[in-house]
Amino acid sequence: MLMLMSNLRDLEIRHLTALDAVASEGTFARAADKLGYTQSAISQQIASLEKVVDAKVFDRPGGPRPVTLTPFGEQLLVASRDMLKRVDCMAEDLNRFRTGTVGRLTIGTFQSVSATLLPLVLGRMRDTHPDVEIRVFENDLDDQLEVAMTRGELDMSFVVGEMAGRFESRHLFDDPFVLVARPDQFAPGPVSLVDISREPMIGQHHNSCQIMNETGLRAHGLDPKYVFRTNDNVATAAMVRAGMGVAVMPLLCVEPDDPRISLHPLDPPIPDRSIYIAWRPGRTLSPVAERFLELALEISAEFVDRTVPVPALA
Amino acid sequence: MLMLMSNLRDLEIRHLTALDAVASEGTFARAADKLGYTQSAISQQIASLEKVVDAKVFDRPGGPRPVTLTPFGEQLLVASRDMLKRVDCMAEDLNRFRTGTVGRLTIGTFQSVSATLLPLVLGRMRDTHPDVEIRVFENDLDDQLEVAMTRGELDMSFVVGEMAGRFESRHLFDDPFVLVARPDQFAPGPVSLVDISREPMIGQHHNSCQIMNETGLRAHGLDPKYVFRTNDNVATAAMVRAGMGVAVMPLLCVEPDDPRISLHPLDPPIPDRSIYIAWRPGRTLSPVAERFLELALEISAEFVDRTVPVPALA
DNA sequence: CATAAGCATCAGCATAGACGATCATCAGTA
DNA sequence: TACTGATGATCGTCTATGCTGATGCTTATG
Repeated sequence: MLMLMSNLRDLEIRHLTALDAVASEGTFARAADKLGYTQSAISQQIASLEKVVDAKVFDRPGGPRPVTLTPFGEQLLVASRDMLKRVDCMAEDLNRFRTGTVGRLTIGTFQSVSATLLPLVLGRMRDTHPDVEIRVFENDLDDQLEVAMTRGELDMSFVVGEMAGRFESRHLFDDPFVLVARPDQFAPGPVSLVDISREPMIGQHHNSCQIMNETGLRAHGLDPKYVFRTNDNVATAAMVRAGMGVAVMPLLCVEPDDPRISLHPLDPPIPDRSIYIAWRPGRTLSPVAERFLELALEISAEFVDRTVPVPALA
Repeated sequence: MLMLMSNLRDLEIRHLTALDAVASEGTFARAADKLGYTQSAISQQIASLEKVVDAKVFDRPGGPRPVTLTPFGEQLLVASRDMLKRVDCMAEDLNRFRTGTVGRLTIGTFQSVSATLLPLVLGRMRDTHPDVEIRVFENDLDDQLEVAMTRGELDMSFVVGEMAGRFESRHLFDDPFVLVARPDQFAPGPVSLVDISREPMIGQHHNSCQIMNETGLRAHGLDPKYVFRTNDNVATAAMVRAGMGVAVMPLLCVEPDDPRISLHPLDPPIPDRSIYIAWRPGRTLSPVAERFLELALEISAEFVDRTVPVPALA
């Protein structure tokens, strides 16, 4: 009984196809024609099938009469046709997956990307791949994204910085730090870091962005005074408008068209925040992920063109 | 797209088994061990699989690190495991069919067998093969049974006579014709055909049994007078009891223990009615049919032992 | 830097499987 | 009765497939 089960593992799709063809066509020769074999080959295939299942499948009446299925053969035939249908069905499913028509994708992201680039990419994905299920995990403590990726919980993630070695990544765009101030506070154009460090400042809590930021200022020997910290970009802008201080923020995090604040390049500039998209090294991406990557690159390009020439920065 | 589907027809169970094993074991070598192949063989099998599906299935990180499935590979794996499960399931189903545990059987029969032998066989079948679905087609116009068999509507059928050539058959038992009369009508023991033909007779309508019967009598130059015809055996017996006449009937058609009638052998006897079970020639029987045949033979033997020594015939 | 664990590849060999030709069977037909 | 034609089985041949065993390449680890 167990032996018979493992015997069936020796079965090949080819056998089932032959069985189906012979049953449909009524004779070995016509089945052979249909499948592009010779009669001899079909005869051998059926013989081999009968050996695998250890039972006669066709009654051969001899003479010019066509073969007929034995009762066992009939059972086998219905099972075989079912199997063949499933194989085709599986082929279709795999094809839909291969072409990216269907699939699942889990993307890691953080606030400023979630608010700017990501919606554009997701929108474009939804247009062209409506049946793909995309899940987004936002986490602003950015080593969390790396951990999740390493655990295989994320297919890809937006990250800040190059992830040297530990991940494979593609550069998307650079996000410059700008000074956010009240419109009348400084003359349009660059503001020196020295002038900035004299103002009370609004910062973020300890995250990678804030670290870059403070590190950049301290690299010039300056010691900024933070009077308030929030990770909420809208709150930060509101604080600035209320005159509580100025803020150094990534350009992406600022509402660009708000007339109640003005944006200034830093003089000298501190290093841009580089935005990458990353994934586990050496892993082939799913077709959907490939598509997502393409779109992210494409839209990032458009995106940079659109956001960089902000009036205040010209 | 269509090309890919037909490509998948080249897939073999072996490939799926290998995929499953490698995915479970994590390395090609362990999978090879598990399946009794060499590492080289598994490597080639997976390569062949990747060629058939036209996609990379595993990421090979190189070095001593184990391989991991690509997203496509994961898809393929779940589909494959499903397929393997279905193959095993199919093997089980076929096995149940092969052993006669399950199956369907359609049997042709006619009145006297339906009333006597058949219930015993069906009862025994139900005891040992409770999950077999048996359907019975009774038809007393017996060429109808042959027609139905030829059309494949019946797996086997009880028949009268040997069916020379047109069917394959096994002899079950012989059913002698007996005279049915009132208890006081004749002395116990054989009654001569001449005496019988002087009595008014109750016969059947034109069917094979009646034909044998009349032919047997006429073969001795006698010309029976039928005063009433019915195919209902109970009605026939009632007519005899009512004194309307005598009847010549197959022993099987008579209620054996009815004290209100008496049974007499014929002198000389007319040829017994031979009961066979028949099926289409050259067709292998289903396991269930084989079993039914066995039982019918077995029970026929017991059956003859029990019915032949009827008191009146001793 | 050496080692070990991983997979790929190559050569060699056995065999499964396809082909082409031929044989055996048997219904239908002359 | 013999012939014909359709059918599947079988046999010899050859190719392609698939497995083994040995070797080579890659990379983490000590």
